[in-house]
Amino acid sequence: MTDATSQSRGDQTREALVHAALDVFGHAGFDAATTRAIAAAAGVNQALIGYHFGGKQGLYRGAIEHIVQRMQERLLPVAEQVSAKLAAVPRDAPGQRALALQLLVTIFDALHDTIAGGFAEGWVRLILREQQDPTEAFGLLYNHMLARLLALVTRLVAMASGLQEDSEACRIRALMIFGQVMVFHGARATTALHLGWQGIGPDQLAALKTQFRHALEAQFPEGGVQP
Amino acid sequence: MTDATSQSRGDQTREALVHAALDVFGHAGFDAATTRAIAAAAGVNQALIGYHFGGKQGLYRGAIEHIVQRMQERLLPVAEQVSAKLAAVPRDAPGQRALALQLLVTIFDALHDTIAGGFAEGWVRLILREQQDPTEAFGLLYNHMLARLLALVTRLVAMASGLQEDSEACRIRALMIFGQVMVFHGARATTALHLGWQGIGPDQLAALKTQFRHALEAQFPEGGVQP
DNA sequence: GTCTATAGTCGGATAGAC
DNA sequence: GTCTATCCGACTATAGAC
Repeated sequence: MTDATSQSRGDQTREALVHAALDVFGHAGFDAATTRAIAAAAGVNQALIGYHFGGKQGLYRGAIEHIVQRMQERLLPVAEQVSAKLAAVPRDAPGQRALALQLLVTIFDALHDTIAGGFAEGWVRLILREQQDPTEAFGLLYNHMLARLLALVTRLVAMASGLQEDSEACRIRALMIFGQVMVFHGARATTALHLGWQGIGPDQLAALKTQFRHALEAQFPEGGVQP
Repeated sequence: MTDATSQSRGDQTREALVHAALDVFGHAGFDAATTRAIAAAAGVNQALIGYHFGGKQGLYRGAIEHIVQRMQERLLPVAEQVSAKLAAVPRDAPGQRALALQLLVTIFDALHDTIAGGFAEGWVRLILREQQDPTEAFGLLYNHMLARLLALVTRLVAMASGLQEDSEACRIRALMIFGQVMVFHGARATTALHLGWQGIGPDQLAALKTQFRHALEAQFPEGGVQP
């Protein structure tokens, strides 16, 4: 009963609440979500939110922390693997551009999989909401995930394009690449209607990855880009 | 008092409510927004929302209709101008690709200006929310604005890339281009932090347009793209 | 058309028994 | 740790005077 895999009753309650919270907060937003609905979805008593998380706000923070943890588990290993390959290649070596493009594809394929891969789609909704009106929880998201990914992508864009890594142009191009991936999750309804998709399953994901790779490779031609 | 430019007291009230609603709904979302806050922002009595719009839901619909109207005023003339130029050029004429790229830049510059140009930024927030959880108001938005723009952009992408206009690949590429523009407005907080911007003013807009043009031109190389 | 006042509802938090 | 019961505040909608 006290080994690492088993959970006390309280742990089970906390976990059920966090999962339900991701779903309900993601669909309804912070204010529209009700603690009653979350408790019902989790199958626990409403008063337990106060006991375990201090209140609605605390539960929200718990949900964001859960997202950050799960994203880190999936994306940080990829990011570190990419960083390692980068470190192994000397500056100005031939084939820099091809390597950078390949590593960018690696990162964004992982991002695609993380977002679309079977997890509560509430994640994307929550993150999008934080983008519009950041709460204190956004700091967690940005510092632990987004800033790291963006720094890595910006560095790869610099390698692929010949732009200065710390230039505004290079940073803008890095964000544009994120936009090419995230648009399908952020503009969910428009994507569904324009492509006639019901959702993003394995086939759809494969099509997005293919087109992304083509667009990416074309975007940074051999000779470097204009500043 | 009854000529076209002057407004009755009731018209003034409706207009003030719609403007305030765009702001408040955009910032807080439908549920979190309160009719009290909207009425206060509009400087009118809360009970007048019921009188003029039937209730909170009716006011929301009025706000969406206002967005559609204003976007149409700004974007439809550009879209028609682009369509006219397209109609004037014979199929398979030389220089198709260059023309398509130029027209794409025209459209997206107009989109950038419309979004960033001095209007209530509540627009983008409202549209993003509708993307995640479409209400009946999304039909208005999609049919009157998004579908038209997407159809035009998809056609131009086909011209620039050599892809079949009705192919899935072509439609995906069209959405990706939207993503390259919209990411700066949708991922507002991340944009601000990664670029060190406080907001998107004229200088920032110019930088975005420049980088977008470069990325767009590179994305569709002379020889056509892979399917 | 506009106002005040309020009815009716619902949500977050919490006290207190178990 | 969990449950029931409840308090209190805030919200939308509306009745009715002007």
